[in-house]
Amino acid sequence: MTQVRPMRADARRNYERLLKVAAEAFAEHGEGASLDDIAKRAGVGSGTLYRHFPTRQALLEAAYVDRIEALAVRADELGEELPPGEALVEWLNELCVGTIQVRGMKSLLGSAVTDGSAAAVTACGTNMKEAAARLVEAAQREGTLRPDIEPIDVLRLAHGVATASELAKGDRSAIRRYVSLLTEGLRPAR
Amino acid sequence: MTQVRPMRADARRNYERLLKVAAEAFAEHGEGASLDDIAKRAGVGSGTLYRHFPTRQALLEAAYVDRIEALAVRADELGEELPPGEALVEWLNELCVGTIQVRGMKSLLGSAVTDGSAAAVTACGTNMKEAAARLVEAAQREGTLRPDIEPIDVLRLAHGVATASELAKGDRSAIRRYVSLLTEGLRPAR
DNA sequence: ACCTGAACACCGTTCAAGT
DNA sequence: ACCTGAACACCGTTCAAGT
Repeated sequence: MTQVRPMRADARRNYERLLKVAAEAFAEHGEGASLDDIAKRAGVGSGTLYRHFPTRQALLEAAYVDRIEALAVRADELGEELPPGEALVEWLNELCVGTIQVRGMKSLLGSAVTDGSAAAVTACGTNMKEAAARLVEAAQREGTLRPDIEPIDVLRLAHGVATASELAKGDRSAIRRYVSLLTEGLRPAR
Repeated sequence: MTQVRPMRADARRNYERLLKVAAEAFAEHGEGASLDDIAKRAGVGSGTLYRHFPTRQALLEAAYVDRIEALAVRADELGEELPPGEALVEWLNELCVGTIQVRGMKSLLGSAVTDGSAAAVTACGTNMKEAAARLVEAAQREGTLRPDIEPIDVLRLAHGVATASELAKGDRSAIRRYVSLLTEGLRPAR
C-alpha cells in the first residue's frame, strides 16, 4: 500500500521535536495554543510545521494518537475483565476523566465524532468508534444498555460530560456526579 | 441606585444598531463572529463597539438577554402548569433545544455557569440560576429528582447535552435521545 | 460626551529563496 | 527533498484627534 519512504534525518528530527513541543503546548495553553509559538519552541520555521501538519487537527491528533490508542486498548481489557454493562460504565469513567485531564484531547474527540466533518474519518476516530461499538453491542445483548443508543452516541455524550465538567473547574465532586448521571441515564427504561 | 442618565441620541442609535447587527452576526457565524465586521455592518467605528461592549461576552449577553429572560419566565410558567418533576423535564427540553437553535447562546450559558469566571455574576447567569433553583428544589421535595443535584449542575449538564447534540449536526433524533438520557439520569436511584 | 479610524500587536498561512 | 523566514491577510484593541 502507501509506500512510506523513510524521512530524511533532519525531517524526522523536526517531526519528533514538533510533536513533543506540541503536546506540552496543548497541555499548557489548551487546544488553541499558538502554532507559531510551537514552531519557534521546536526551533523550526513555521513552514516546516505546516509541511508536517497541514491543519491544527492533524497536529493535535498526532500529538495524542498514543493516548487514543491506549483508550481503545483499555476498552478491550475491560471487556474481558468485567460483565458488559460494568465494562462500559468503567470505560466511560476513564474516558471522561482522561479527556478532562489532558487539555486538547477533548476537541480531538469532538471532531472525531462530528457528523459530516472531514476529520471524522481519521485513524483516531475509527479506533475509538470500534472500541465503543464492541462494548455497546455487548451491553445491549446483555440488556444493561438502552437499545436505542449507538456507539457514536456514547462518545458524543462523554464529550458532553467532559464539557459540563470543565465548567465546574476545580470541583472534583461534580465530575463524579456528571458521569454517574450519564451511566444512570444509559440504563434501559424501568 | 445606579442613576442611569439617558444616552445621547446618537449613542443610543448606535447602541441599538450594534445589538441588532450583533444578533444577526452571531446567528450567522457563531459566537466567534468578527467584532470588526459587526462594527462595520452597523456603520460605526470599532472604538464605538468597545465603548458600549468592552468584551465579547458583554455583547453576546446584551444580544441575547431577552431570550434568557424568556427562558427564566418559562421556568415559572411550567412550574405552575405541571407537577415539579415534569416541569423540570420539560424546561430542560426547551432549554437544550433553544440553546442549540440560537447559535452563540451556548457559550453565553456556558460562561454563566463556569466556576470562578468573572462572567458568572452577570444578570443573565443569576436569572437562570434562580429559575433553575426553583424547579430543582420543588422536584427534590417531590422526590422525582436526585437529591445530590444542585441547580447549577442542571444548567451545566444542559450545556453538555447541547454540546453533544451539536456534534450530531443534522441528526434530529440524536438531540431527543440525549435529552431523554439526561432526564432519565436525573431521576433518583432505583 | 461620544465617535472615528489609523496604528499597533498578534496570529495563521503561503511561498520564493536557500541548502 | 526539506527548511527558513519574510510577506501577507486578518483580527482584536487602543487612543489621539475630531465633533
